[in-house]
Amino acid sequence: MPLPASPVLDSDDLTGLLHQRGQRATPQRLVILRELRRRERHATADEIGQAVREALPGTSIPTVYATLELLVELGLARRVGAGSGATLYDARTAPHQHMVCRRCGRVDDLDGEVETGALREAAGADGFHVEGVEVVMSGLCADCARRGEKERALRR
Amino acid sequence: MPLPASPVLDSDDLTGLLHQRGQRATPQRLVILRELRRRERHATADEIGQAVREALPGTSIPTVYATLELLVELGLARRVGAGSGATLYDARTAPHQHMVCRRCGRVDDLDGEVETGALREAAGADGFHVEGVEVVMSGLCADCARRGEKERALRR
DNA sequence: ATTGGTGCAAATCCTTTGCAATAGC
DNA sequence: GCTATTGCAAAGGATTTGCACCAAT
Repeated sequence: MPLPASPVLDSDDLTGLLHQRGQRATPQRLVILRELRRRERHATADEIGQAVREALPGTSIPTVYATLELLVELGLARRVGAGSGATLYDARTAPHQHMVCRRCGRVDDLDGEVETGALREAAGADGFHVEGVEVVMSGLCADCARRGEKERALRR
Repeated sequence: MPLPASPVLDSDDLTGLLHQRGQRATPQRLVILRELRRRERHATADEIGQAVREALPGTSIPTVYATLELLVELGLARRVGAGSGATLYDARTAPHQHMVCRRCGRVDDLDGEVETGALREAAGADGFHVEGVEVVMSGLCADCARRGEKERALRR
């Protein structure tokens, strides 16, 4: 189950959460969460790594990956399988979905909730423990659709 | 094993579709589609490549990737961003969703449709041309959930 | 005859692993 | 002090590119 709805959870809460599990609250972990939250947008591990290094030089990429994965497990972040390119991580709590352009790879947000109750139930009946549901729309973003039209026109 | 008759569109239709776009109906393309359809399940590019090579030795991996991507563009296949590991391709036409186990990476199907009309409309209003909607549930499969319980019990 | 497709090899990109050193608890 | 976590370097996988050759139209 995702975690209790708490719109914003500060770093101290992360510390507590980790301690409960017998894990350590390292500066890297705190800063990574902070950086992920600072952006009101999804980010790649690499982007987060660069940002974190400004506050905490030397922070390594393996650490960033491990921590992001840990945050997902703790319910503090979502993974977004954009399909093309790198995995995205997102700390936004408000329900929202993603649109991925298959031409330029851009990923945009779309606010709104999707009714997944029936789906979750069906999965549960199969013994699957649902932790999250990702809805990704693929297609062409406005820019690429426009460009596509042009190209088709030229070809004639 | 004899080839099951394709439920929807046979290879000749692919030929026509390609010609309409000024593209060529190569044996590789026809066999790749046939192999993807033969499996009533999602498959990786590599799996398809191996199967195709039995009928058409020498078929290369870049060709398999390019063709699968082409089939997606033609609407004859779906991409499933399983998140962990390789991208999956699926030629099943019936509406169904996917469950990905975050522990063992297994991907299972779940039949059923999800109401995405409102979402598509909202995306369209943003100028985005929706081609497909992918719903992926993540969590633990029955096996891994059971194993997880055990491990937690042992730790105490 | 054109020119779109293919195969090959190599490159690129993302992510994970192994292991010694470090630092929370 | 114990051991989880880190950084480093390197490995590992998946997917893409560049280019010369081939084949569908």
